[in-house]
Amino acid sequence: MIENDASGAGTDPYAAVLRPVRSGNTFEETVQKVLQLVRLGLVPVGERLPPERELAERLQISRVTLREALKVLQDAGVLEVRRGRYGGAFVLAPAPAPLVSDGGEELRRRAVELGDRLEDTLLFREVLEVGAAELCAARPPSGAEAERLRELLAATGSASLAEYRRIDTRLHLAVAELSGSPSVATQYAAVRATVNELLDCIPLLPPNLQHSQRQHEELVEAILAGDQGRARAAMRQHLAGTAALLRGFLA
Amino acid sequence: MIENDASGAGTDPYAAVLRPVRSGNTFEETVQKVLQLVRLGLVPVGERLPPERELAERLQISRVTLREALKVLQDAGVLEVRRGRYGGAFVLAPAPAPLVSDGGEELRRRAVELGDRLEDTLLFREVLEVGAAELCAARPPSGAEAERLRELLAATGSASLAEYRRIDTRLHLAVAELSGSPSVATQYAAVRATVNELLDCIPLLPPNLQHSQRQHEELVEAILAGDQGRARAAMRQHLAGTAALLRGFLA
DNA sequence: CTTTAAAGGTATGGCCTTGTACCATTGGAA
DNA sequence: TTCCAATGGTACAAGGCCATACCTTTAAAG
Repeated sequence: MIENDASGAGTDPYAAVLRPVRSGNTFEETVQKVLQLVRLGLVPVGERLPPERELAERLQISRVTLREALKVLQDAGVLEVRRGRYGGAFVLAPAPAPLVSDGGEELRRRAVELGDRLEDTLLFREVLEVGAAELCAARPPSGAEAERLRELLAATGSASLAEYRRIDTRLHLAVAELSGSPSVATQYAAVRATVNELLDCIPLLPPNLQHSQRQHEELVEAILAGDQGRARAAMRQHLAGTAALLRGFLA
Repeated sequence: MIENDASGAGTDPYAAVLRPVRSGNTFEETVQKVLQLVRLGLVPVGERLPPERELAERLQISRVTLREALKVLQDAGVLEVRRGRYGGAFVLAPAPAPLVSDGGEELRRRAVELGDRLEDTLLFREVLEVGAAELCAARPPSGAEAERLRELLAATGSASLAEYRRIDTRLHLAVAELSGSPSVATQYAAVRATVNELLDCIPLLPPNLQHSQRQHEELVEAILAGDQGRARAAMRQHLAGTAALLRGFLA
């Protein structure tokens, strides 16, 4: 009979379950959700979010609460809200890109804010993405889905530096969605939003970008060919690059 | 430039992000959390949950709300609450085990309740566990952690039919925790609680159990040896068995 | 220029959740 | 026997969140 712990390395046996039921009040969680739409580039700069009524409905919250969240994002300079028909909440350009070399100052600040969750985030991301790539290759997409992957791949190849991160995110998110598990996609979206927040502090260099693009090609090719092992390997290698980049700036 | 969709297979580009912020009110989520403790066997039959004040604190909810959840579980015959010192909420024995062959009637009922989420659950579980096994092998546990794995392995080997599922769950949860990512562990706990609910409808046969035990040995051995590939393969094969069992009863 | 539809803005009443304080019960310790 | 500390049980007031209804603004369409 296994004792209910309290013995073994003093590990808390309930640690995985007994965490806060909610990570803040509804309002805070809503702010994060909307920020996800922006950070993932699902709503590009200059475009507008879905109407309040629709957003509230899909997030299953009241319009009042949603509006409080939008108000905060408006004050923070993330959104600009216009009234009247054809109005809405428009995504503003992010704060001036960090000067090409602030030595990773901003990055370090945000990483400290994340604290222990940084390593958790990187590991969780790896589990989700490598798993998604493999699942995706297990039932290779065809027809419209395959076409979508190819389109996104082409788009990352021809994207400007400014929009590269956005297109890259959409390619990865597409793979997560094609895994067939909505949970994988949702969790990935959340974790990727966090990663993007960190990546936005790092200058994007053309060499890295080209390297990244070759890995994308290998990944998509492996997935469409239904080669699980290659898909998994390609994704892991791709992620190792990003993780090394982040850890490098933080070291 | 990639269009904001509305074109490609009509896929909703926001699907991964725009899901309900909360999966019900605080009270309902709390019921699920407490049920997790029970279904995962973290609090065995006959034992008691942590005191209300502690539970409320760790779940970050008010004692009032927690008590409402406990009340429901008490009425449902899951818990028995006793007052006074040394009192508390004790876990009662589950409803009489499903008759050895109800032909999977109960299982089918619960599966229908899950609906589309069944496939999602199985896929998500695979991603989490295979990933956890691999991460675990990447930084093989040593000392107390390695000892804990060996203890749990031995325990599954000598467990009675009645307690097998509980010990098995703890072994898998230990691997998820040793992955180094709290998020992986938490998500796995939630998904495994759902899986256990389904598995509890299926009779546990000694042959399956022995087969399972051999896979556990292979898994732990691979992890402790730091062999990522073997750990991944062992876990995937192990899970395939469970998934096949479930799908078989549902077919 | 007027109309109109689609969007944001505002107000009210009710339920859910919380924080805090205190009461009641129980079994062991003194 | 008496006391005590741990645990569940209850009450109340404040704040959060929600559903609903209605008002205001805006720019395209006619």
